[in-house]
Amino acid sequence: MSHDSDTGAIRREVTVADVAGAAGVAKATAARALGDYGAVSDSVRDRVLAAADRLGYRPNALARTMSTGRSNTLGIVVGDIENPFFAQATRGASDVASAAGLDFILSNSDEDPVVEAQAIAVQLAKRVDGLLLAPASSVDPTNLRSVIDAGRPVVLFDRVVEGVEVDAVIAANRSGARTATRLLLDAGHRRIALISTLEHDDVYRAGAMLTMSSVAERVDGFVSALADAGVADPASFVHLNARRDGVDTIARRLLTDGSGITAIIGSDSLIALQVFRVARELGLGIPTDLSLIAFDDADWTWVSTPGVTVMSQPIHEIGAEAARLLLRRVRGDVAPPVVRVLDQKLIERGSVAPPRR
Amino acid sequence: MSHDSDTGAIRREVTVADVAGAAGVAKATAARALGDYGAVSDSVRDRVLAAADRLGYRPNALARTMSTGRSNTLGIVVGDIENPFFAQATRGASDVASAAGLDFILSNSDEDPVVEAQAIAVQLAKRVDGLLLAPASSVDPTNLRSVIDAGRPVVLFDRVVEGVEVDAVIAANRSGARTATRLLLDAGHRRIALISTLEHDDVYRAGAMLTMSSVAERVDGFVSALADAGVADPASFVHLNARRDGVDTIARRLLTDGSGITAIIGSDSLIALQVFRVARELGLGIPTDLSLIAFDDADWTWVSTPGVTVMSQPIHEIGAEAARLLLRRVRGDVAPPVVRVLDQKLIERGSVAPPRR
DNA sequence: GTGAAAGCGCTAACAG
DNA sequence: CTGTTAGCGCTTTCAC
Repeated sequence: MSHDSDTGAIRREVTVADVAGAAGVAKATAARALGDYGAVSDSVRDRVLAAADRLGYRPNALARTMSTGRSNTLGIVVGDIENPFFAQATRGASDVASAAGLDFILSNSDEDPVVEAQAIAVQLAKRVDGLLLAPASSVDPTNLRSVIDAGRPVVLFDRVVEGVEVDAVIAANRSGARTATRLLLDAGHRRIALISTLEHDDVYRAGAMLTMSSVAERVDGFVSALADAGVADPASFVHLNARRDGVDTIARRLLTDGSGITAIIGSDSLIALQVFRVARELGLGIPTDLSLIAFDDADWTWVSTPGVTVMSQPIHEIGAEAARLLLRRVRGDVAPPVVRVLDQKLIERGSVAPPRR
Repeated sequence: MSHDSDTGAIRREVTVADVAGAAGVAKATAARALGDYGAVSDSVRDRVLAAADRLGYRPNALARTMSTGRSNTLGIVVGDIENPFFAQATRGASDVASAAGLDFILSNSDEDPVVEAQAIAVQLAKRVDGLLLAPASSVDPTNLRSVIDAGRPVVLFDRVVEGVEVDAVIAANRSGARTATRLLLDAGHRRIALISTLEHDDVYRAGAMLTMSSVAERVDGFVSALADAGVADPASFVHLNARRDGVDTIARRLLTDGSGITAIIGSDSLIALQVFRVARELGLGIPTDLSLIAFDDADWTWVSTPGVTVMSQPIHEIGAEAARLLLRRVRGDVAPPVVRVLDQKLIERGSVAPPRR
C-alpha cells in the first residue's frame, strides 16, 4: 500500500473517465453507476463500483453542480457563531439540512452590513441552493435584495427586513418583552431598565427606528408595558449601544447614580451575565436590591445564585423551522411568503422580587 | 428597475460570455478583466466592468475552481458546533481564513467516526483546499488517512491521531490535569473523581487505551498525579461514559454512596455545570462539602456562587493557529509536520478548599 | 493587448 | 441498457 503523503501537492484526481477506462465501459455508463442515476445493469454497476473503489475515485461535487445547476448545499449567514444563540440556531438548521441530504456552508457577518454583503456574495458564488440569513439590518434591504435578485430562495431568521416580503422565522419578542416587563411591574417595580447592545445613533426616543427588528420588538413591548402601567417617559428607560459603551459601565451607572433603578432586563444572556456581575461587585443582592430578567435560557442562569428568571426562546427550532421553509422553496414551492412567529416562554427562577423601596 | 422576485426559479445566470458580448470584446478578455488576471488595457477593463455591473454579473466560483483547481476554501469538521469549545475554535479559525481571503465550510461529526467520514467526503467533494479536523477517534486513523490519501493538506486540532504524522494544535492537557489534581491534593483531598463523557467499553483501568487523545492526556495526568501522591488504585477514580450514564447520575452516586469523594474534576465545563447543580440539589456546599474544578473558562464559572476554579485553554488560539498551519500547507510548505502544544492556565476562584474530613 | 480554441469533471440528450 | 456528443462557466495556452 503506497501513501504519497510526503508530497504536499494535490494529486491528479481520479475521474469518471479513469474509472470507465478501468471498468471497460463508456464514460456515461460509469457516470450513471457512480452517480446512481439512469439505468445500469447490475453486472456493469458492480464492475464500475469495484474499479472506482480500487482507483480511489472521489466524485467532484463542483463538476456535478456545474452540469446540474444544483449544489445540494444550503448556506447560512449568522452574526457570530460564537454567540450561543447563533450556535444553537445553526445546529438546528444544520440538522434539518443533513437529514435532507444537503450540505451546509456557514459565514459570519459580524452584524455588519458590509461584511454581510461579502458573505452573501461568497455563498452565491458557491451557488448554494438556498440561503438562511439573520439580517444585520432590518431597515436596509440592500443585501437581502441582492440574493432575491440573484433568484435564490432565502429565509430570514430571528429578524425580518422591513418592506421585503420573504419567508422568516422569528420569536414573539414584543409579547415576550411585555410579559417580562409586566412580571416586574406586578412585583411593584416602577423604575426598570432595558439594556441592549444594539447600535443606535442617539439616545433612544419613543418611536425611534431601530435597525434590528428583534430588538425593536423587545423595546416596543417593554415601552408599551411601562406606558400601560402609567410610568412616565418610558423611553428613557431604554439603554442601547451597550457594546460600545460597555454593559458593565451602563449597569454600574444605572445602579449608582441615584436614578433609582430597581430592576433590569438584559436583552440577551450575555448582557444579563455582566449585569449580574456588576451587581455582585457593587454588593447589591439579587433579588433583594435588584431584580433581573434575561432573554434566552442560558446554562448559567440556573447555576447562579439565585437562578435567573428568563424569557426563553425556542432557538433550536427557530433554526430548524427556517431550514424547513427554505427546503420547500428550494424544492420549488411558490406559495406566498410566510412569517412564522414562535412563542417565548417565561421561566421563573429566583431573580425577581418586590423592590426594597 | 425590474425584480422578478416573484418567480422562485433560479434565473439563467449572467456569464462572462454575456458580459463580453455587451462590452464588445472576446470572452477571454472579459474574463481577464473580471477575474483580475492577465493583462488588460484600462479602457477595455472599464468597459467590461461597466457592462458586468449593468448586467448584474456574479462570478461562478465553482467554474473558477473547475479550471484552476483551487477552491479558495478551507473546511472544518467539528464534534458539535453547539459546544462552546468548538464554537470558539471555529471562530478563531474562520477569522484567520477570512483575513487570508479564504472561505470556510463547516460540518459536524457528532463525534461519530461514521458521520465524520461522511462529513469529510462532502468537504473533499467540494474540493476544499485544506481541512481542519478535530478527529472523532485518536486511535482509528482511517478517516484521517482518507484525506491524506486524497492529497489534501489537513491539520488536526484539540486531538492527535496515533501513528499518523500530521500537523496538529493541541493543549497541554496532561500537565493541565496534573496541575489541577495537585491543587486538590495540596488542599488535602485524597478521594478525587474525574468525570468525562468519553465513551469507553469498560470501566477504566490503568493504561487502558482511550479513543480521544485530549481526554486520554487528561486522565493520564490525573492518574499520575494521584499515584505520585501515593493514592491507592488511582484508576478507580476515573469515571467515563458520562453521556451514556448521565453526568448527574454519576455525580449523585459519587456523592451519596459513601465512597467519600471530596473533590471532582469535570473534564469540560458542561460536566462541571451538572456536578454543580447536583451538589446544590443534594444540599452540599461548594467548597465546604465538595471541591470542584472544571476544564475551560466558561462564562458561568465566574457568576456561580462560588466562582469555579478552572483550567483554562486558549481555545480561540487553538483554532486560529491550526488555521495558520493549514494556510502554510495550502501554500505549498512541505516542512515536516509539527505538533503545536499550547499551555493551559489555572484560574483560581472559590470552588476549592480543604476537605471537611 | 486581444482573440480563438481547448479543457476542467460531470450530466443530459439522443441514438442505437 | 449502453455509447456518443454536447455543453455547464471559467481559465489557460497559444497565436496574432
